[in-house]
Amino acid sequence: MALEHLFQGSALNAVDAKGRVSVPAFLRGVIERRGDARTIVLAKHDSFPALSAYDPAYAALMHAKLERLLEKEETSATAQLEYQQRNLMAFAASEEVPYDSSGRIVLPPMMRRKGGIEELALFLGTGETFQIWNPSLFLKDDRVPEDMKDIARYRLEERGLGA
Amino acid sequence: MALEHLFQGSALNAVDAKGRVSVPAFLRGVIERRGDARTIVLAKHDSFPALSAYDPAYAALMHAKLERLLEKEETSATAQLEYQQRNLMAFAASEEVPYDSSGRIVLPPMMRRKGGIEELALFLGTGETFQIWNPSLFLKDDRVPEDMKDIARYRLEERGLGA
DNA sequence: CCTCTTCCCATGAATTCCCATGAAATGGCA
DNA sequence: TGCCATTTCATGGGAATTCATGGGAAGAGG
Repeated sequence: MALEHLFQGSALNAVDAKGRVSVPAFLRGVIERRGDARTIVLAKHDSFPALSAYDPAYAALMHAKLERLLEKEETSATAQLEYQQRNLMAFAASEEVPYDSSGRIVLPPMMRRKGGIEELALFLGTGETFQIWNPSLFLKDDRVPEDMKDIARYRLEERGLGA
Repeated sequence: MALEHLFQGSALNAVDAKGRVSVPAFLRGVIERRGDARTIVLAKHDSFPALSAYDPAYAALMHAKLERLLEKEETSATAQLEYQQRNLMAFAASEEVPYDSSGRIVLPPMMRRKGGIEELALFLGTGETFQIWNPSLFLKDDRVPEDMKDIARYRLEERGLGA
């Protein structure tokens, strides 16, 4: 898996009363260079109380990869089961949402709940995918390195929302 | 990892009111020989109060290396977490910035803060990557060899900014 | 007929692009 | 080997564009 275009950088955007959020332009750029969709796929993150997001082209790639693993004969029964579940999660438990001409998506209510997202959305590039966090949950999570929290704090300050 | 083109040399450039800095031409040359991007990736340096910079191709290489590591390792919970953390640091804590036709980048405010960079930026080639320092911090740092500081002093004098 | 959603327009701030300049470096040519 | 002509660089300033965000109108569904 060597994707040419990787998601990186961070941004903190507002979620308005209608549940709309701007997807940062630098992330949209990657999405549009990877494929030509103006769409993102949202899913609950495996291990964090946040959302995982990526472009449809990446979703297709992941699907193909899982398929290949399933077809391998050496794959053990338990591994098979795990792949099945992953596949189920990746597709059934995800939603594809388009962004409009100004780059905004409407956060589907279920995703908003699963990601614990309120009035602010913290976008974090992680290479192949990116994450969307409620900044408060991010700052609370023990597993998040302190240096990363600094970034979140910086983004909050930038908006005049003191740490 | 044997990159053909290495970053070397030093330069001291001004940061203007808009946060713009010229990336020295000799560094841009290396970037463009390594790939064809006109873009650099900035990150806080691991151990110094400075920025670390490189080209997107190098970033992709690093990413691929991490991926390979993960696939070898057991997918234990701790290994997974470590992977997540590294990915966050490597991508969310970095920013990719393009340089314009005159070779300038805009230092993102967050990076400027993290690198402690004010009105002057000291560029130092270090082979696979290069560093960007606030020259005063560079001269203050105990870990920097005296010979290196001489280079910084020379660059400052060159500009009539006596040490 | 009412509600929820999608589309469209408005706006201020931030960012990018373009042009201009002088200094320095390079190259050519005598 | 010395001098002049070009080109490349770093840098400034202003104009034009993009971005994030708010609000309202139009449309779909119950």
